[in-house]
Amino acid sequence: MLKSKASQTSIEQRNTTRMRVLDHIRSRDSVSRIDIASALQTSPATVTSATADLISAGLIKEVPGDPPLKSSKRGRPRVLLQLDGGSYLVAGLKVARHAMSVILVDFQGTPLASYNHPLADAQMTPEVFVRTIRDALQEASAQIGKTLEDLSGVSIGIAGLVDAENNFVHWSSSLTERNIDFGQILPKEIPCPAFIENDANLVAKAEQHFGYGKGLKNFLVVTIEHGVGLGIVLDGQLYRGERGCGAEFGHAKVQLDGALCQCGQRGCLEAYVGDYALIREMTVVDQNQNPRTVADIYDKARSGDVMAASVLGRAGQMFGLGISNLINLFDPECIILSGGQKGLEHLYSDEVMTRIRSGVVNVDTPLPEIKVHHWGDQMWAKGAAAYAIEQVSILKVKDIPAHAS
Amino acid sequence: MLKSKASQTSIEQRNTTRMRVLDHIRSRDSVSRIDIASALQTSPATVTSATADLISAGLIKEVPGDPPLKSSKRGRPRVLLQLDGGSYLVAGLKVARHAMSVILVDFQGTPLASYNHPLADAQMTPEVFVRTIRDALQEASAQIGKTLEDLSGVSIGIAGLVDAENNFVHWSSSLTERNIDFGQILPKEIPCPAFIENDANLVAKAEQHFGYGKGLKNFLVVTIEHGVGLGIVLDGQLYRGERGCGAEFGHAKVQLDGALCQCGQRGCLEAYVGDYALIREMTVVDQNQNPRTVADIYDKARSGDVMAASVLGRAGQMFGLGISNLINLFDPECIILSGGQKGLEHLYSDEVMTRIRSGVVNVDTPLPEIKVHHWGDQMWAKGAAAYAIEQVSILKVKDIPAHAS
DNA sequence: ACATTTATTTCAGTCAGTAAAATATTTAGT
DNA sequence: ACTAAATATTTTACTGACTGAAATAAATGT
Repeated sequence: MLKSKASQTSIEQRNTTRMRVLDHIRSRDSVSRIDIASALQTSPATVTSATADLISAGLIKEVPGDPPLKSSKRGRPRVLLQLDGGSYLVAGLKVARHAMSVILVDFQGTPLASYNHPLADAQMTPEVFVRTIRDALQEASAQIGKTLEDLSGVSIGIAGLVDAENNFVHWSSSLTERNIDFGQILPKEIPCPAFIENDANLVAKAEQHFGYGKGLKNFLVVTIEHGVGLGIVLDGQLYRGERGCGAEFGHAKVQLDGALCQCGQRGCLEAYVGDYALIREMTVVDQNQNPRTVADIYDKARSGDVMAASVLGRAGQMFGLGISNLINLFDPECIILSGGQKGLEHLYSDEVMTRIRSGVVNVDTPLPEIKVHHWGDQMWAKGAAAYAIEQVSILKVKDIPAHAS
Repeated sequence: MLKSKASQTSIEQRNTTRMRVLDHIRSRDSVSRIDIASALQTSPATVTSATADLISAGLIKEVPGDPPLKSSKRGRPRVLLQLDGGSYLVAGLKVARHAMSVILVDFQGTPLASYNHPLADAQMTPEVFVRTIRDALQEASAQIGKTLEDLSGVSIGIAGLVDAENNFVHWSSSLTERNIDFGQILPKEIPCPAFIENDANLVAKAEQHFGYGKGLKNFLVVTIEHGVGLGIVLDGQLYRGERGCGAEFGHAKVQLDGALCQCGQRGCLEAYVGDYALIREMTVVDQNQNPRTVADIYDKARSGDVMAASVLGRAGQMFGLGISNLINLFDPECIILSGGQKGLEHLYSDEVMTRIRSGVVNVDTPLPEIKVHHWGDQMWAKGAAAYAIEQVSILKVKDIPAHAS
């Protein structure tokens, strides 16, 4: 059995089915071979073969217990398959203004450790940036007695314009320089495969793997934090646009020559919905009022301040208009409004939903579902972890040899 | 060699390469085997095999003459391949308010006949609709001495909400009834495969196969006629949304509680850009003025009417705003403004382009190309023909037997 | 004529996927 | 308990798409 002869079928082709099987198991948590076969429109024999390979590679395993749901009375019971959580350790890391947050998860996405690394400067040189990432990862790994070498993959979420396929960052607010090829500099400090991606896209990945997007093919994820972000998943794939600078929903124009936005343009949705926009409005009305946070404005509105209520109300109306435009354009299965914290009730109110409904061109069919998801602080890092798991899966499946006869 | 045993590989799987080769040849007009191999990342041997099958099926042929461009000095010259135009006759048909327009084309898309069939009523029952289609197709076929039986496929473009994959029309302004399953009733009158699709999507197909979208992977096609339509092509595929009712660009809201639209909602782009909207504006200003067409408004504007110029100007501004939002969301390679007639200069003016540019969130990279395409009357029918060719291709490739050893 | 270059085809082999048959594991009925 | 029926999975034998390497084809340069 000389191995010298090169394989006769391309790796890509050889592994599409195994990859599809793995993805399907991931999206269903646990599923039997028969169900995989019918879902992927393939024969049971193929599934037996693919799952055998995935099991021997340590990526999946049979669920030990009895099948919880009997689909029918008689017959051999189906054996459930699920990801083998223990197989690989991966990390997700989100770079924010004042901190990097890291989460370590197993191959199923179960959190094992998390760590918050404060940042002295919001902007760093690429070299400092990469070293800081390494330090943060080391710190997190140490919590569970692991080292960087134990990581099978890391994903880094960053605000800005990222060409994820090439690990290239055109521009980011966290970096002092433009056009950085992280494919070159990450390996110098980090001894495992590392992937960099736009943070809004990673939230979409979080929803797809761990959240409300699980099992869906076409959905949109809107994030509201300082700005308004959008992640687009079409046909199960993240849509990144031609040059990787699409999904700029926060800067969609909702008013001709409208309010001034931080980006320098006018009429952007963000200039009506972003926290800085609300605070600005309030101070324009009355210089003596100076709310520091959106929560302050809430308090005022709740205690009967008409102006505060009006400011929040308009934000909601504009937000609803933007969402209905997304529905009109994409006709998704679901729109997920994804947030780290609570405190954006004015965007999820009944009035906003009414506005959305009244802005969607509706022909018989019901509106797509609109779901609000409060993740808590780790949303961004979890998204990065989801992406890391996905990328590690691809690498590991590629390493599986041809099926043993 | 008994044929009784069922094939061991699924048809879909068996034909992906052949289909990809065929699509590639179509998108390049003519191309050599070597170039196909490198473009599709496959081996020359595979291309030889696939092209041999396509040639024996009559779908493609070798270009007889010498290769026009010598890529290098020496060596065996590459043989160009192209679609075999003579192989199949297909028809595209567009249903408009007052007429059906038919175009017959060969397999390469070369027009062979065209025919305009006036309609007594804008709305028909499904039965009358199908019979009228048959009559129109017969009339067109007769022009070149053919009959319905000579057609290999027909595609029908219609305004409304169409589930093209299932030949199902949820709603159309041309039909008196909703929820019609044309998969059931078309075969009763039309003896060849027939496909029904939304008309804006078909214009996108026209651009993809015969126009500026040729060879592109991600582009948008905006049509301006009575209303504003949008066709979305992502990764070379028409994006239809989850329920087939996406791409409602004409009803994207560009103004909170803005002008009333024909759809009953307020602030739709169409309510600022559509011809009826412009005419309405003019009469509001001065009841004595009553322009019948947009051309009338042009004439006034050109002869110094400030009001007319203002009406057109605002339409342009709103249109530019909408386009820049599309760019922000989709980041396409190209946006094609596709129109049947001339006479929309106010939407293609320098001011509008400036508005677009000022509304796009731009980071270093250049704007996507914005191309204006005046097709003339047959735009819609040509789009239908493009789709018909595509569908016939799929059917014919499916019929190719396994590769002869 | 002959070497060189490039395109295409032929050849022999690999391997993913298949249908059908075999096997495994359960319940229902007696 | 035993058998039949039902359902899930695996095994078997095979098909056929795809491959690299070698052979062949068709041109140009010397």
